[in-house]
Amino acid sequence: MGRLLADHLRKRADFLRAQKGVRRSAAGLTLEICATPQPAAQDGHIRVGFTASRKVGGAVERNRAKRRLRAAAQAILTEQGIERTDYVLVARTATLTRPYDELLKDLAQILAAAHVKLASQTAKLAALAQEGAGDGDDAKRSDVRG
RNA sequence: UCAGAUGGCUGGAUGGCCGCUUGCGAACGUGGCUGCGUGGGGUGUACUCCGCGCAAAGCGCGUUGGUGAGAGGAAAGUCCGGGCUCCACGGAAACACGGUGACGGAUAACAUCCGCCGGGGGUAACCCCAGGGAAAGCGCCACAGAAAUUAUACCGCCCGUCUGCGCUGCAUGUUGCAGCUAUGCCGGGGCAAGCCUUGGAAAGGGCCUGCUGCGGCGGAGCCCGAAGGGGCGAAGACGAGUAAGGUUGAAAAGGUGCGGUAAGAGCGCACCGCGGGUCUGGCAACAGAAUCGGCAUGGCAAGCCCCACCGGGAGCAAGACCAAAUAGGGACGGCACGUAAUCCGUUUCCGGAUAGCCGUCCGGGUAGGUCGCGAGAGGCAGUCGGUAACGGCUGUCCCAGAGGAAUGGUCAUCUAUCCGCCUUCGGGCGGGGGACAGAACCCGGCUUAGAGGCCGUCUGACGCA
RNA sequence: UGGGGGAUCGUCUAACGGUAGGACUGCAGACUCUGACUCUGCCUAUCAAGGUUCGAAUCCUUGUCCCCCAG
Repeated sequence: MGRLLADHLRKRADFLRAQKGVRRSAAGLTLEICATPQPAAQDGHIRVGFTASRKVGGAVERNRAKRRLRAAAQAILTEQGIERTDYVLVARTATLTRPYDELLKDLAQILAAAHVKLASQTAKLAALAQEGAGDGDDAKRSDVRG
């Protein structure tokens, strides 16, 4: 499996879409993923975004947190990511102080969990689409939130 | 040596692995622009539109590897001043609003900086000050206090005139009577101080003075005078003088002393303070000197205000260019209609406009993209002018340009330094480990945050020579 | 990033530069057999630091935090 090419997320709408997708968090960071929407999807590409709110600290702390997340994403996501997927890494207060190898472990662990959830969700959606308009209301109610 | 004052510089180092942005030149790819050739259309040259092919010279894009560069003194807060851009505007002035405020200079400009003056603090080095005007006007000065701004109403002091001489009760026409009390006299008591008595001390006794209160007499101004009357004292009323004093207050009308006066007063004098003009020094703010005035002007302008000076407004999300989808606009042509509907021209005739569909073209403009955007009030070195801020000249260098936002992630070693233990006081071992903080158009300042480290200069105290 | 506004008891709000007041809440007491209502009393605050002033919540400067607008 070759390395994937990572593009950066730049639009606020992309971040909001990922926020509504699958979310998993660990001590060092929070991960939000969703499928890349159609016009932007490209084979062999994933898209990655980084977020650090003002809870993390001032500008120095936030930039440093994003740099650590960016280094971790370069190490993990290009190897273990799934193409045509958006990833958003959210910094937490512990992102600054967590040892680097622990941070890598956190990311790999929640990445796997999020992938499982995302796969089941897309499978359900596909099944629903095949079932047709029979009782779509029920399915929507149980599933859309994830 | 200790304690301080002040100015400048710096803001961890090295290496391994993996990354980001960008400049330069190279290779490869692409074929967008350009170039060359060619076909067709508008319209024959020119010009222009659509298409095809070639090339690799230039511009551009992508990949690879090479090489160079890549956060700060505050990049921060956004408190001032400018550049730059757009908008408005004939010039200038005035008004309004906002800002600044000793003086001289520096500067593109400033609320900044330098020098100097004045005031305050400190033994000193040195530090701090929004530091114009309160005799242009308005306003405010709570409480307290006689009085808070025209100073004079009040208390008090002093002079004059007049009334008039304790209180209570009863009667009453003036007035009288009774009682009580103060001052006064006599007697004795208590307390305190002094003297004598004693060789000395204590106790006791005596004398005198003062205070206190008891009993009695006397009894309303007191003194002089035989009397009329005069003088003194105290009270009240009225009139005049006075601003010395009046418990307050943050602040009280020049201060202190002597003289002077009925009492007082800058009423007079000396010193200090204040003010006016003059002279001297200084560009000036201002300082000094003698002189005159006897003193007038309480504070607050970071209250309104007055004076002088400055300011057109908005801000790189400014602004410029390219420009999809969708919706809508305009022009032209065609179809439908041109019978009908609505509106306008008063009405008929007649003329014009609007409403439908299709095609072509045009412009505005959103998403998005590109530019603005890094050679500058630039850095460094030298030299000259200037007390300095700063300026002139010469040489040299090119020194960040991102856009969910690069300038790093991680590991190791060292090091300033901190903590603990040991110590032969030389040091050794173990652990922690860099303060504040991240460019967002640029520049000059200010303010705020902040561990340390280095280099000067100066002051005071102590010690030694 | 730029522009504008604000901060007063636990909460909502007043206060010409002169004792920070009111309402609700809380606590205690009274009333009641008990609770509610009512009455009485108490507690509690000027965002922070400087400056002007005799005196600052108010005026000025600096900082902190919050809100709104442009996008």
